[in-house]
Amino acid sequence: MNGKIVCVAGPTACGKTTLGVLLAKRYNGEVVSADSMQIYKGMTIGTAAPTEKEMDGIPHHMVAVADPSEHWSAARYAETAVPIIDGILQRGKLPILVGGTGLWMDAVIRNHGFAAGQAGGEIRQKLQERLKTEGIVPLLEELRRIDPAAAERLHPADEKRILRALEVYQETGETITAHNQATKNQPPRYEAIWLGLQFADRADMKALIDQRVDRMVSDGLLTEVKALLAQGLPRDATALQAIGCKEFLGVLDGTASEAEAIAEVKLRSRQYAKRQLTWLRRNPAIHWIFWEKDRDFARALQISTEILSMAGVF
RNA sequence: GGGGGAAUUCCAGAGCGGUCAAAUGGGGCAGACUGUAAAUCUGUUGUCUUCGACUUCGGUGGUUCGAAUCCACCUUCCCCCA
Repeated sequence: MNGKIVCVAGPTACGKTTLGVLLAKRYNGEVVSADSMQIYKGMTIGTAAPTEKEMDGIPHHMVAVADPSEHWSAARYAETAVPIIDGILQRGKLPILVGGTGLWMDAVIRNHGFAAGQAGGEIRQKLQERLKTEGIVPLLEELRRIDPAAAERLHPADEKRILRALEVYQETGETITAHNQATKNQPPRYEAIWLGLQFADRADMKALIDQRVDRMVSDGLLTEVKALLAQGLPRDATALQAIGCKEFLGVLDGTASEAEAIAEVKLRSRQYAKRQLTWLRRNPAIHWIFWEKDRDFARALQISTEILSMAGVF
């Protein structure tokens, strides 16, 4: 535990970016983004990444720093973000971790650490091959032999995690259950003060998401997606999985109309927001700030200030 | 004006006399989540306090031991011929 850090969490379109900047100004801070898609370059519109204007002079890290052809995992993110956060602390400033990707935030704060092995790795590819030819059953049986606890815990349909569990064992000789156990009680890396933004009424969140998607489109989402493709990105690039991107790919292919794509983006965004909420809700450390009809940032800043001063941040 | 078809639980859409509160998909809601996490996976979804009970399949009335399923009429929608 080597320093205080403020975390601003919440579902998409709830105003994390704005509050993050307000806090940074108020507390002499710098923003570190924890967003699995805003990290890529050339996706400003589709990911609603902070613009130059929105940043308002506040340094932002980990936004638009990666080439869209790269693949960034939670582990890689943490490896990169931690030194940056430490640097901010060393300069005597307040790091403000702002992001929509809960796992990435936790990876930084909780210091869990990930076991070796990764998507695209040799072992993983072999396992993927086996899944294709043998099906999941023998793989699950194999896992049951080496790590019965994991086999029990994982749903048979959860192929991704079954493969990963096998991978961790083959890669490290240690079961993923043992690894998780060992990392679970590790002390957190920072003393985090968690702020969560959320709408009191889901309907208001939906309305704002819809509005934001419409704005993305009028701001040129289609052009942005075209530009990404023009770079010769592989169709399975992680960056292209971004909501907004993948639906508009269909428009370019001619398999969907623009109206259909827009409706789809709105729907997927809404569902995404719900998953974010599910992830966040189990974090008891979060101080939730609820929006009524409109987002009242003056009030949110006021509440945040009270929470932070109680936590010893001045 | 004539002929034909359809109306099913939030939506789409199966069901075509009992095993139907009604397949399946979507959506909603809830959950999981330790190197793809804007990803992936799971549960649940008529009402009631459970076994169970009760009200549902456009409306009304019939046939039948028994109907979402058969009949009659009505209403609405769609298609074809005028």
